[in-house]
Amino acid sequence: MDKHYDAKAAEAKWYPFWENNGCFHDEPGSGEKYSVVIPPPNVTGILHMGHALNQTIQDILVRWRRMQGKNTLWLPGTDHAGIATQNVVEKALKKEGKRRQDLGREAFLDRVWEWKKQYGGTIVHQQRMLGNSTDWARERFTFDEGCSKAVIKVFKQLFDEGLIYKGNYIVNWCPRCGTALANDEVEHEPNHGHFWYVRYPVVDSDKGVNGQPYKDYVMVATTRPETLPGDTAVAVNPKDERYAHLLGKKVILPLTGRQIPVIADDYVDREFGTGIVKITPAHDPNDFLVGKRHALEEINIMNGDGTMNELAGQKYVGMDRFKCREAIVADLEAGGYLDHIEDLDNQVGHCYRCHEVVESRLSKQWFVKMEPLAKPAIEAVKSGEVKFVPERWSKIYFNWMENIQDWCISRQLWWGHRIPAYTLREDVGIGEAKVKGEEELVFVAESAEEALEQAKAKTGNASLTLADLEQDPDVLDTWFSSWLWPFSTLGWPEKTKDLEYYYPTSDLVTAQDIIFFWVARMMMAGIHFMGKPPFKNIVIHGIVRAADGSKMSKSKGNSLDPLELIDMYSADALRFSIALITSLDCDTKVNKEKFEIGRNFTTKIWNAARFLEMNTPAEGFGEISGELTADEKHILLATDKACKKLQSILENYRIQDGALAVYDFFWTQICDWYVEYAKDAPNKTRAFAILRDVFYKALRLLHPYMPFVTEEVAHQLGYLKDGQSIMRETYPLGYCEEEKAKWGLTEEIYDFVEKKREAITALRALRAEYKVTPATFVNVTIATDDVRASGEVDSLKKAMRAANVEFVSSGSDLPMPSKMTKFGTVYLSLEGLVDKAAESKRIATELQKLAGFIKSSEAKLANENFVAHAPEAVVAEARRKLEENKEKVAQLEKLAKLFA
RNA sequence: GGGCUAUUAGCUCAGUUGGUUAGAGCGCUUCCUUGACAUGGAAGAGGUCAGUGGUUCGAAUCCACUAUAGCCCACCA
Repeated sequence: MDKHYDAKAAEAKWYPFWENNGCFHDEPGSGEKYSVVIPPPNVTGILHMGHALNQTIQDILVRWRRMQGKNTLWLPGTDHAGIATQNVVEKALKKEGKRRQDLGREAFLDRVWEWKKQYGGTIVHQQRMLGNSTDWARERFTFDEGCSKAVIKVFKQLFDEGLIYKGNYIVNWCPRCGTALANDEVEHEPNHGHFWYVRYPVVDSDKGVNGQPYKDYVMVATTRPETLPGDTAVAVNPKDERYAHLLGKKVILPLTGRQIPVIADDYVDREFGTGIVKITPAHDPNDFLVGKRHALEEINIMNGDGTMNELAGQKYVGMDRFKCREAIVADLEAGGYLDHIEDLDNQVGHCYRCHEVVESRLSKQWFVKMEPLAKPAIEAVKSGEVKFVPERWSKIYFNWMENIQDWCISRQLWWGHRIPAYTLREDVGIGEAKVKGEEELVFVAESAEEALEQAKAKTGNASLTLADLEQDPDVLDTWFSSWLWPFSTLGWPEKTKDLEYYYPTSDLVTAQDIIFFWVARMMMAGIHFMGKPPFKNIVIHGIVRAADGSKMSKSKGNSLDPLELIDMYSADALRFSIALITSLDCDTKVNKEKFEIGRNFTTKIWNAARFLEMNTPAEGFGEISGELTADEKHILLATDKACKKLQSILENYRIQDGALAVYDFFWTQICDWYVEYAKDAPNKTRAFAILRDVFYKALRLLHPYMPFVTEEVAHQLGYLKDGQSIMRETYPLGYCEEEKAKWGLTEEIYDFVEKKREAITALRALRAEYKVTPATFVNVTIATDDVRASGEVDSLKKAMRAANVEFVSSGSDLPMPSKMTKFGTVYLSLEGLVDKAAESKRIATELQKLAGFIKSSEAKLANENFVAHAPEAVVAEARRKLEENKEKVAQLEKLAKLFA
């Protein structure tokens, strides 16, 4: 083996090997299955730390289950990401000086597909760098043919069930993207704004003054004066006596001269502002609802691009909304309507994609009725059929689901699944065929032909042709395809073998930030269309944050690039480190240095492997035979324990604990203790034969965390032949009862060796305390009655660097520095010089500390309740401890005299 | 305003149903390179577990309140 591990070479070698040899692939079988669908990253995306965490967790689970022998499928794919992708292509077009409108819909979509072909594979390649064992043969795209078919079918079914409707609604509108946004696509951010106090004259023709039909004003405060031309009322709280006299009167809308009513509505907060609100139904969601209640006119004064239209008044037409705000404020001031301006901190919504300030806008949109879908999805979690890991996320889920609102699914984009709804062209003239009470004839169908048949039937006009139909120009929200991901990717609506075998999937692993966007909606879709929730467990992990706890973002320059970390430290290092430092329960703060843990561990594994190789005879090892030493038994037991521990840890998704356990097992148990023992073992060949066995178990335990180095080492050490892969080896379960009996592996032996190590550590500490150089061989005496101790003289001498190790009975009391251990009291014979004063002082401190312990244990044991209620073992332990401490005190006091 | 979570060593975090003198990694201190590995080894210092009160024989752990921080949802015109 080379002196240094070449991670890059191993990664370049093994990933293609796995992929080309079908190591990631799975087909429906007859046994137990484990299936996971990846949260599809945006096709425009590049790999970030969030993906690295998310996918490392999944790959650990997937590789582990696969090694358990389950039929394991991890299905990869990407999301077409409507707005994001369209934006990217539009940006590219802009460089050519073109807009998408210049190309037209068809040509623009061709451009997007072209872009996807060229650049859409980026993240998919990057995922390979991580070592993801996804079944690439099954890679899917939310906008591929199969997924699109599923989307259309779902739309039609929901429409037929009355769960999809079209409505004139106030929606969040991004003027830059030119599309509606769902509520959760709007990010509210604090804003330092202003509160403009505006006087609206009260119409009071009887009492007019100076020839004007009014004599006083009402004071209205607004943060968005540009919407003023769209006002159709002012409202006060019905219980507000201050303004009771105004009810039923009208006020004059400044700058327009329009008269609008004063109405009463509970929505108005008496305490806020002036207690009088201008109502602009077309430009504010609350005002919209007020308008509905009072049958107010809805005046839309803004264009889709955020400029004002003619309804805003001639003067403002074509003006940008913020320019218009300034203009209107100036005009109000000039007209004497502006009373004063106050600073106001409020929240303003921004587009989650482009960060533009979002407008509320009245428009025709498609909606899904969510409540009927949510109910069974709530039940599935309440009943325990689907579990959140950690469990607490179910509370968040319930909170959202129980207050669910209808989902606006139409987007005014071109890139996405076009809404399968058709209307008759205006010039066709529905004429007498127009069905009573319907504003608009809409035909929802899986194809234009089907829609045509519907149109013919409904209108009775058999001569209609496809040319008479117009498809809704809007596309569907990207999540409308993502929510079908767990079954659309398995072939739905066809009844495929894959669907039957792999659905429902086993685990879904995702970050907390898309529980609503995605997880909850998948639950609803899975139950509604498949009759079963789409997964058994929802594993939620935190978000990767920068070292200071802030969110990573490119603009802040505080983000880490996983690819850079892979380049610097290796993929295994990235994976292991992130697994080790991430707890499922909270967000993870990372900095570059943390990834050294994984890099160092990789080096340690490599070097240990090299050492094993050096000590492997050319002819190999035979059977492990003869009476094993205590240390040999110990490592076998430690291995057994590690295997069992990993098993239960991974069953419970405790990825971090698993990393810690395997790290400790490998580093502490194997390298620090057992390898040190093996170097000087009485039967070196056997000691290394055991190491060889243990080492391979360790490699397999590690494999899900560090796939590359474990594969490389397994081959280097000859555990596997060419063409084989550790991926397909079994995950070790530990040693069977037969082996344990054969080798004499008992808990007593394990504990005995643990105690022996305690004695060794104690002696080393004594050496350090008394500044005994490593080159000095010391004389050690151990006071113990353990009959097994004498068998350990040689190993103790080596570990303690002792010229002699003697045993005396446990009652003995020697005038030498000592430490108490469970093995016995360890005495170090001091032949060299010792700083008596310093030693005396140290002893005094130690005595003080012990006195405290003794006091508290005596108090505890004197407590009748403790003795009566605590388990026997606990009481016995307390007694033992007390005795031990008392003994220590006696020792120290003796020693103190020695140094006095 | 509604909900959720956190607060343990200088830093980042473990601590599984309450039970020995609360742990790990990094950092720090001392010592150690012909040794598989200095990306290493040995030893060590460092914590009244945010605060107050309660339950209990016993609390980092359970309960209540307070403080601080963070997240999510809804929002003030």
